[in-house]
Amino acid sequence: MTKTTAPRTVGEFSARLLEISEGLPKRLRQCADYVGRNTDIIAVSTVAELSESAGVQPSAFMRFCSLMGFSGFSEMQRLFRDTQLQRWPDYSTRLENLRASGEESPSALLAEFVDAGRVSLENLAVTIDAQTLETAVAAIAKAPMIHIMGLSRALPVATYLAYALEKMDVPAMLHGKFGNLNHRHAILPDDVLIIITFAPYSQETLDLAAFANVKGNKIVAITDAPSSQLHALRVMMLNVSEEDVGAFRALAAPLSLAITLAVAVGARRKKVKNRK
Amino acid sequence: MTKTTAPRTVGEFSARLLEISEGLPKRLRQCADYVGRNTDIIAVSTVAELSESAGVQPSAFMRFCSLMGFSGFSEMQRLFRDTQLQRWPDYSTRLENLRASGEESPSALLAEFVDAGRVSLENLAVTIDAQTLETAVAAIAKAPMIHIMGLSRALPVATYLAYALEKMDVPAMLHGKFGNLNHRHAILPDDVLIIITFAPYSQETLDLAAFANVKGNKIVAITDAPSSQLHALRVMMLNVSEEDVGAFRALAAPLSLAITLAVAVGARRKKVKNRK
DNA sequence: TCAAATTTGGAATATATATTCCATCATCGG
DNA sequence: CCGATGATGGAATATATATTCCAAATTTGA
Repeated sequence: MTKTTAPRTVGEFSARLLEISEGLPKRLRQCADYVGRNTDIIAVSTVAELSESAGVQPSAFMRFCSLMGFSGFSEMQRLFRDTQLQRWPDYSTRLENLRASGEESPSALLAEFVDAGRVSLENLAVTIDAQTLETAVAAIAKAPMIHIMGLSRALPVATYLAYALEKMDVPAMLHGKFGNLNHRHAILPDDVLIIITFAPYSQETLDLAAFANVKGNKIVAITDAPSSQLHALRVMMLNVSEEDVGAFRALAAPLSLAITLAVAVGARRKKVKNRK
Repeated sequence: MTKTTAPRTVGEFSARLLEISEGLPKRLRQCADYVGRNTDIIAVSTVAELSESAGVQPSAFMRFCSLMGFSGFSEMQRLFRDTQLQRWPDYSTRLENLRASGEESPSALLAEFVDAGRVSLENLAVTIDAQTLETAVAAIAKAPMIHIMGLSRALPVATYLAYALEKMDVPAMLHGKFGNLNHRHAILPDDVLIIITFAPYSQETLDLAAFANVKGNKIVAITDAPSSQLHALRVMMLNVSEEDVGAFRALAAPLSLAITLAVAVGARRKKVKNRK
């Protein structure tokens, strides 16, 4: 019945799913769609549960499993169970141990930050809008010069952005408030400004954004919440919600977003340059 | 048979596990130990598998489930399956979608960085040595002044460390190479130096470490690999391996370690101060 | 529109898995 | 050392779950 060999990894699974997705009858397509969108729950669900969620009969779901190349649902489920076992060899265990080593110990703290960081990254992946990201990258890639500003908690993000862009030969300038100097007039007509600011927003950063806004420059903002002050300006907002541990945050999410921005811009510039 | 009500959350589960762990007979204790160390695999395993891994008979495992307050294994498993379903609403799914949107798209890149960050954090939790961390925190907490240095890719970590310590009223000084000035002579006898450096190591940072080493100051290093140059000095090494995406890294792990260090030091100082 | 082919639903069946039970073994107090 | 109490192993049983099958419904092609 099954000519093709069963997928051995989650990657192969996705590939095969895509491969058979063309021209599937109604119920089978429902299965494919649902499974494609919920690969992670297969490991812990029964045929009855999955088929109900997908809106089909158990038998239809079984047919889908065969189509995917498996001998049945159990074989398919085993794939996901096994990968889950491998993926989590003893991480959460270890985390528990770190946590258990006393409320006040550095290890327990580290466990909290690691966990908060992981949750933040997951949230980032789920909440980011691909379209906005694409628009921001396109705008930044076209700019002759990129201006960056971020203070206090946002400073690490700003410096990393500046560093990464520099590494990729993209003209970038980090603004700060060193010695009460400011370089706002270095912002020329087609330049783009990237601001990074988290609540409580630093006035200097907002001021620079307002200035650039008046001059007509495009602005990209990496923030933790839709701020009313920024909404007034025409900024492209990239939102990142970072989990906190007490009053502190580990910046994993905003930094990942920043490096993504930098690398995407760098890659796009290189491509344009090569074409000329 | 079961007097106590069954745990409704993983937290309650751990609590109850701890509660009954006292004075358990051999096989039951094996179950408790194994389950405590491997909570994550319960959701995707069978009684037979678990009992074999724990080195007991299935029936013994069933008795353990009753002891925990459940009607049986199935009820216990349901707890873990359900929490897994909640925890992963559609994160990995979403990640797949981001990835699928074209190899070169910013979304795909973001997915890579998010994933790399998550793996890095997990590695950090697994590899960090609690003892070394504790020693480092203790040393730093005692210092009258904390000196920090990290350049290029490590700069964001250094700035965040400086920011966090400042926020907690801990005296800290960020060293750099601005205007060819250096403040190495600001390092007084009992001060501690924290250096952050990743391969390829920046000479300036290593130089400062060597200088402090000669003067007899304690040194804590956050690095990505045991460097031979640092080993020559008497430094407390905190190792973080960061996954890379192409040539870039997202810094999630080193930043988490840094903020942990800062908060732990801050908390300890406050406690000492209050005691006086 | 009609017949052939395909898809679908639901019940019947097979299989895997959890759960119970009891005879045997170990431990503890006298 | 012996009896009583509790723990253990393994087989027997119950239950949940996967899987198959076929009649009914739907779609397809002429």
